[in-house]
Amino acid sequence: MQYWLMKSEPGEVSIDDLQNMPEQKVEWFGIRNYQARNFMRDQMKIGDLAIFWHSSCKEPGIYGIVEICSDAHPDSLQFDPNSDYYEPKSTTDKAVWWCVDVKFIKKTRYISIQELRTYPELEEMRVLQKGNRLSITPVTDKEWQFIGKLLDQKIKS
DNA sequence: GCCAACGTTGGC
DNA sequence: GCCAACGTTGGC
Repeated sequence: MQYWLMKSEPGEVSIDDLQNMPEQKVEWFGIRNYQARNFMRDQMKIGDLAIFWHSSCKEPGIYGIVEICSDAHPDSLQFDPNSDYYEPKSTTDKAVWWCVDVKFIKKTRYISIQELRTYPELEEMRVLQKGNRLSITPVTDKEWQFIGKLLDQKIKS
């Protein structure tokens, strides 16, 4: 069992959007970065849990928890010539881009990136590293447990 | 909207 | 296969 952090632009799919999807599931489409693809294709397992992060927005940070609910499969948008995510090199036999499906587990309180930076326990978290642009990163057991405790707190004083 | 830090592309 | 130029990400 492995933990992850997955960034989504709320303008594309927010935590509320996910909650309102049929079966509260969504294909994690549009990842066009090899490292992130490899995490989904090679390492993610059904049942893995992930932090749902809003990025490229006014208030970036943690908004919820989701679960990986499918094996890796080709990203469907790469075959659509009208999509921004179209990939001319992909064929149905040989897809370049792979992804998993993700299921809503719960909304959490918002934890801002500034708050996360205040905890020494999290100073090595991938998402907090300078220059990090990866939209999918592994989260260690320790980081996950610590964040779990933060989420149980009503409000941070 | 700026820009640092990456990632990708393509000429050589 | 090097590397300059260009493109993208995403916090600020």
